[in-house]
Amino acid sequence: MGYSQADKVESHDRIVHIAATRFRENGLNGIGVADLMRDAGLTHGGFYRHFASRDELVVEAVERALQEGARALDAVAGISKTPLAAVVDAYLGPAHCNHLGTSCAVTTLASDLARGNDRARAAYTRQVDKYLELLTKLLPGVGPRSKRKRAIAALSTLVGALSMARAVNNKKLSLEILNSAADELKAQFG
Amino acid sequence: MGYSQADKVESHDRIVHIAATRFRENGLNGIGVADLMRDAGLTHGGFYRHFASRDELVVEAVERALQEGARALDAVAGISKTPLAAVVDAYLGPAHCNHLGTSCAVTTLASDLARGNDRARAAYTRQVDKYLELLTKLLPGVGPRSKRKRAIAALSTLVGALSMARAVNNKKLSLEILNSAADELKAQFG
DNA sequence: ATTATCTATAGATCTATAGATAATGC
DNA sequence: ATTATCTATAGATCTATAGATAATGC
Repeated sequence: MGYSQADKVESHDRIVHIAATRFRENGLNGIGVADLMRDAGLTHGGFYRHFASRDELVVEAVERALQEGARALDAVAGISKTPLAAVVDAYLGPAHCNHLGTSCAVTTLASDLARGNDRARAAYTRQVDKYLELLTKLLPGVGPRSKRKRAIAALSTLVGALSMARAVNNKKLSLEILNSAADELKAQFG
Repeated sequence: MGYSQADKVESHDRIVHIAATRFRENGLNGIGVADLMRDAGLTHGGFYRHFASRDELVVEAVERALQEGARALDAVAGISKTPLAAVVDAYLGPAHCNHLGTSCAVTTLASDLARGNDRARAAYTRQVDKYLELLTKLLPGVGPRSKRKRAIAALSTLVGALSMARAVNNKKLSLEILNSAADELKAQFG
């Protein structure tokens, strides 16, 4: 175990990555500093040499979580000949529904951020804007304003369907929500 | 201050009502037993004569919160000649967006319940089913299966738009999300 | 000499319980 | 006598800090 400044950068990065995962799994208040540090292979006492406070980590981890989700979705859109359908199927697929830790934070952290600190919410806002730009490009429509409206409605449908599919206590209904929302979106815009 | 059994029923009810409000405002883990009891005008020591554990209160309060939201939405649909538009406008109106404490728990508590206990999730599931029945009645469509799919997509749009509008840190974007989603839904089904 | 990390702990907060108090209800 | 509520506190957990330890880097 080393103690160099290079190691510190790596440790910092590892803490943020773990936090980005665990915050999505357990919620922003669902895991403490000590458990996060243990997951990162460190002890909790070292935490405050990396972050001024727990809230500072929240900001960095939310930014990281949002970036990871965006990169995944860009990749899905990039490799497909029918990018809109690919995005819809990926977003509403059972893998994305069940793997909270790597999932899109626009859905997974929405209600935590509605009650969260301003800097984390600002990162969320930037990410929503990016998704709307991506969807506006992909969607058919008669003009830019109509396309933007459709992009907002489509993103809302994705986020809402995933939220409910996860909260519902009935696997059949959960799948029905995911599949019905996906079918409707693809029928509207396919 | 009385100590009768009638008072106990009233106290129990008041605790559940306060919890249903505060859980929506602060999240299921965002307020403790002592603060809830203080809000109900009691001291925290008496809590465990009403509930076996904090989780028991969570179950009752989630049920209450879901019921309150459903009753409000039924009322909105009942008094309007264009019930679908009325439901959409109420759900995506700024009042509903800003008043977390009295808002629809299908959106407000979704991510808490995805990580929550089974009984609370079962109550959530029943409420989603009720909303889908209501929307299926209100929506146009060629057959029952098509109507059900549209109902799921429409409810998803409502839930997702409200989630994002609350999490976003930009009032203008927040209103744009609410209004665009409402316009699209009404255009599709008006 | 500096510093990344660790050990230990202070202080706050949270759930839950024990025992006292002050009403109700037979 | 029973019980709804209150006072007080135990025990767990969480954020944050103080000081020690063991590396790096000039």
